This record gives sequence, structure tokens and C-alpha cells, in this order.
Amino acid sequence: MEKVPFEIYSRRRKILTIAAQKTFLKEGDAIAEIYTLYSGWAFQFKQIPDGRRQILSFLIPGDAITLESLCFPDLTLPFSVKSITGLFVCTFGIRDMIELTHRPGDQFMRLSGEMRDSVARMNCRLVDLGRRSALGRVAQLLLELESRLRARHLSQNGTFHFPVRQEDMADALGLTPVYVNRTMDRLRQHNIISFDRQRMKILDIPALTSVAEEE
Amino acid sequence: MEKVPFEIYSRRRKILTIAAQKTFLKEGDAIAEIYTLYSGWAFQFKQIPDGRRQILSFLIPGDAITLESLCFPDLTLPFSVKSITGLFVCTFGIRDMIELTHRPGDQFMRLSGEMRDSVARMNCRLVDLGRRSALGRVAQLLLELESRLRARHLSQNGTFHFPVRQEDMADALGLTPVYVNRTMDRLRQHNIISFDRQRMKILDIPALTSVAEEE
DNA sequence: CGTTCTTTTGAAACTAGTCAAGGCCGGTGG
DNA sequence: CCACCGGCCTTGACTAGTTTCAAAAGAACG
Repeated sequence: MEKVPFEIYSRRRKILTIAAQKTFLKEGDAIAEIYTLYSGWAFQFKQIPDGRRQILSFLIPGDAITLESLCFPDLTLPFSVKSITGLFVCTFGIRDMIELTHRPGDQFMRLSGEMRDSVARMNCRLVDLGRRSALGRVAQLLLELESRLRARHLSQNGTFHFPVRQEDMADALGLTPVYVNRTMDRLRQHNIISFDRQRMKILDIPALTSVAEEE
Repeated sequence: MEKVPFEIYSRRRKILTIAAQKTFLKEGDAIAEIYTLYSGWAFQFKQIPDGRRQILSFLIPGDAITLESLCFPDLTLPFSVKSITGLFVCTFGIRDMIELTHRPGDQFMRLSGEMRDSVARMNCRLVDLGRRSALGRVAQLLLELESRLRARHLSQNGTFHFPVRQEDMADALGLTPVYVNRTMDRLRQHNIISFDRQRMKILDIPALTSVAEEE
């Protein structure tokens, strides 16, 4: 778990417990507080009236859930958020947070760094969805998650807890669950990854990387 | 053309003239100045080593070209920028701009509003690429552009100058040029749009909207 | 006016989607 | 302890949307 500086820690408001598979923030909700993911997995998504949905980003422990809203004060959330596993979520008052982060200093730099990464990841995802095949998209997603998890010491040489269902991957990658399955199977056949239940293991990172780049 | 407040106007550094079809900013470039599009069309894009490319966003007169870099001070640009038509581009010193926009006030609100819109559009584009058919994507793009142009008085009841090539649309929508052509043709057959050269006309906005939402 | 770039059209090939059924596991209750 | 149930993963056969390749027809440019 990431070290939380005292300055922020002292302003923490409360910790929420959220059950698995709950949409606990809905697009259009007024946001009075900033949410941060303390433990568990979740995702941001948008729903199209007819039922289709697109996952915008997966959230792992240590991620800010409503990061962008912080920087661009808005009254309403531009996406919904759903838990995958059970969660612990911390909330902070939005005023405190803005004051703290909109003046130069460590917090400002840390936050703007995270914003930058988040926007950069969005750009990459646009490239994935627009210009990569199913194989490439799956590979990119696995690599992105592995690298983010590793940065938080939640992946030990390519092995990590992975509670994301194939249906969720499909909604993130713009594919159908069935095809995600076939694609993952293809990677497994080639001994590039292995997985069972919620245990994901990347066996051959270089191979996965070259699949990710070339497909 | 949008009215430029004196406060910003007085700090303008210089105006650049850029020829059509020039990649005048490259991913990885160090950015010492803020670029704003004064006239003409351009787009932000990312290039994959093997030649494929993905357009992230089209830029129309009045748009900030390097908006996100302003808010997340970074040394390098995360995408390239290419002109479609000839351009006039204004540049400002990045220091001036940050000072001006990072303290509360009109400029701050205006800028964070634009940032918010830009991120919101990125989210929508992810939904488009992930979950919509070719027809839906084309419709969404045309509607988005018409609405942005209208906000700047560059569209008169659905008619506007449209210098974007079908190949560019393809790279923005994650399709092939050939299929963009067929798709646009389909919209034309149904008398929803008409276009000739660089003149685009949306004949039936409600119809286009329903195509955009349902496909 | 020839050259080049963009749009348009046709036919064949392929990637990914759809529909449907079976298998595996974890949980629950008898 | 075992049978049943519900989720999720897996597999198969078929379909559809999109790509690819190729070539022709229109505009734009010098």
C-alpha cells in the first residue's frame, strides 16, 4: 500500500466499505467529496441507453477514483463507477483537496503527475480501440495493468491477483466476452500467459509486448 | 472568431503561419510555448511504429492545441499535431500562461471548462470506438464537429466548411478510408447529409442524432 | 493538360459477433 | 456429504460487419 503523506492523511474524512459488483457512483451524480481507492478493484464506465457499456478505466488500490473531477471543478460526474471486488474507499472534502492541490508543492506535483498519466493512458486506449486487433488490445491491457500493479508492489514478476471477468475486459476493449475468451486462449496456447480463477501470470513479457505492439 | 480577452491578448507572443498537411509538432517534442489555433483545421494524433495512426482529436479555430500540457506541466508532448488546411497559430510563453490560469478568476474558469469538455469528448470517443458501429461513429463525429463549429459561429444551420479527408476520418474513427466512404454514402443515400468537396451539410439533424445514438 | 491526390465502386477474404449449448466451480440447502 | 443452482468460462457452427486489394473516375495542382 502506498505511503500516504501526513498532510493528506490528517484530512481524511471517512472510509467506506463497498460490496462487490455495486455501481456506487453514477454518471450525473453531484460530487461533494473526492474518492480514493484504498483496496480492491473497480472501474469507471459509461452506459449507452440501449444497454451497451464502455469501461473507461480500471481502478486498482491507490488510484484516485474521481481524479479528473478534482482538477476540473464540475458539479457532476461524467461516468459511473462500479466495484469488481469488495472495496475500501477513502473520502476527502473537495474543498480541502482543491486548496491542498492547487498551490505549488509536493501534493500538486504528485497529483498533476497522476493526471498526466491518466490522460496519457486514455490516449493509448484510443489507439488500442481504434487501431489494434483483439490480440493487441488484450495484450496492451494486460501489460498496462501489470505495470500499474507492479508500481504498487501488487505484482511479483508477472503474477498478480486478477478479479476482472472476461465480460469486463470485453467492455473495456470493445469486444464481446466470447471473443475475449478465444483471444486469451490464444495467448495461453502460445505460453505467453497463464491464468486460472483470479490468478493471472504473464509468462513471457517480451512476447506479450511484441504482440501488443505489432497487432 | 472568438473574442480574446485583453488580458491574454496583451501577452501574445507571436503568430505563426503553417502550411497545409504539415506535422508541425511531434510527439516527444519539448514544449516551451502554448499553442492556440487562430484559423484553419488541424488534428492531434499518435503514430504506431508500423505506420498506423490514430487521430485523437480534431482542432478547429479557437481551440487550444496543447491544452492538456498546460494543466499538467510536462516537458514533452504526448502526441503529434498536423495541419489539415493552412493555419495561423498563436503562441504564448508557458510561464505567463500558467501564472495566469492557475489562480482563480475568469481565465481559470474558462480554461478548466475547456479542459473538462476536452476530457469529456475523449470519454465519448472511447465509447464510440469501443461500442459503436461505423455508422454510429461517423454520425457522432459529424454531430460533435457541427456543434463545436456552431458554438464558434462557423456553422450556419448544419452547413459548414469541412476540409477533413475521408482518410483522416478513418484514422479518427478506427475504420478504413474505403469503409468511411461507403458509410458516408449510406448517410447521403438516406438524405441525412450531403457533401461535395469541402462543403458539408447536415440535412436532417434529428435523423443523424438517432443514428448516432442507436448504432 | 498531364500528374497527383482523393473519392468511389466491386469482389473476395477475414476478423469479430451471434446464438446456443456444455462444463467447471463455488455456494447453498437438504 | 451430496444434489442442485447460478455465475462464469469454454467451445462450436454460423453470420455479419469491416478490411483488403484493385482499379476507375473525379478534383486539384502546377
